[in-house]
Amino acid sequence: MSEGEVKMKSAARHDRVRQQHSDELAEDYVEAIADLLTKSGQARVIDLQGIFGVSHVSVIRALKRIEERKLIHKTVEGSWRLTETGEAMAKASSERHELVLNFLQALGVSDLQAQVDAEGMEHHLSSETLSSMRRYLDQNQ
Amino acid sequence: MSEGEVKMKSAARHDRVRQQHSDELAEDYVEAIADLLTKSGQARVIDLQGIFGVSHVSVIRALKRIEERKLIHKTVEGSWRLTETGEAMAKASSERHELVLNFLQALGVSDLQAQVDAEGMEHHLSSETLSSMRRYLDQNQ
DNA sequence: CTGTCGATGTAGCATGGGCTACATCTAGAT
DNA sequence: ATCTAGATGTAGCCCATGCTACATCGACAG
Repeated sequence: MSEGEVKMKSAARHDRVRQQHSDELAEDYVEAIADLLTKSGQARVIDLQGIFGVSHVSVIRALKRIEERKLIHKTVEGSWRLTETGEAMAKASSERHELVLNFLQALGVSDLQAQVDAEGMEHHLSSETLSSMRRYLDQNQ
Repeated sequence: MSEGEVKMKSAARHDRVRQQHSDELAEDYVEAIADLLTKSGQARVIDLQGIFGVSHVSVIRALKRIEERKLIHKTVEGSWRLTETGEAMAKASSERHELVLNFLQALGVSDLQAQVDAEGMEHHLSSETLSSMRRYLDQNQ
């Protein structure tokens, strides 16, 4: 492998890392909205403000951007719902979150820290790594 | 645990996630600079441009911000060096990277994918989770 | 009916990180 | 001596994400 190829590969990897970052917020929001809808039947700006710990302005603008991506839409009553695409993303995110959380716990990480780390990691794992985690859990249960 | 406490904890978690993000770039740069210095004895803008796959302008501005944080400094010849703080960060980052990479490989992830995922994950792992990974490696070597 | 309060929305600003286009500077070739 | 190419730096733009301050709107108390 030439030096040039090493550099290209490296650049491509970092591109991917950056791309992942730009999706994290949307995933966090659809997950939170799905959660709120399950638990309380509504997902308002102020609920999300509480969850993410940012100003309501930041929530509103994030919601607008996510709405443009056809992941969510607003009801006439002012609550937010998921589109089918959004539902799919929320379901995938939540399954992935559960898997990572269970994996970390199985590895011996405390529940609280596993929760924190799962949230940090979950947007950065390939399907291959997720499969390996699943396999580990299967073999150790 | 009251609903209010749940919300506060959740907000605090997300704050932490955001804080981690703002440090990732600095860590990536000090790691890359340390790497370049070891391999070629110099770390110039153009070398970093090749590694990260961004324009030289983005590299220059990132370097300036990182310089303000006293992690790096520029030599008269135009190469970049690490300060002691920067060295420490690079060393810690690189050890953590190795650990995560080895862990993923031990888990059965392919070398290439393990490299990619290690880069994505490494900034989001607590010392507790890193310890668990180390323990797993010790028990399975 | 009106005042107040909670929720939402808008205006405008900062910072980080990306870019292109242009300017400079140095070293090597002619 | 000058021309060119590579490396670096500057000017100025874009977008995402954060914020405060102000405006609106609806519901409920008085």
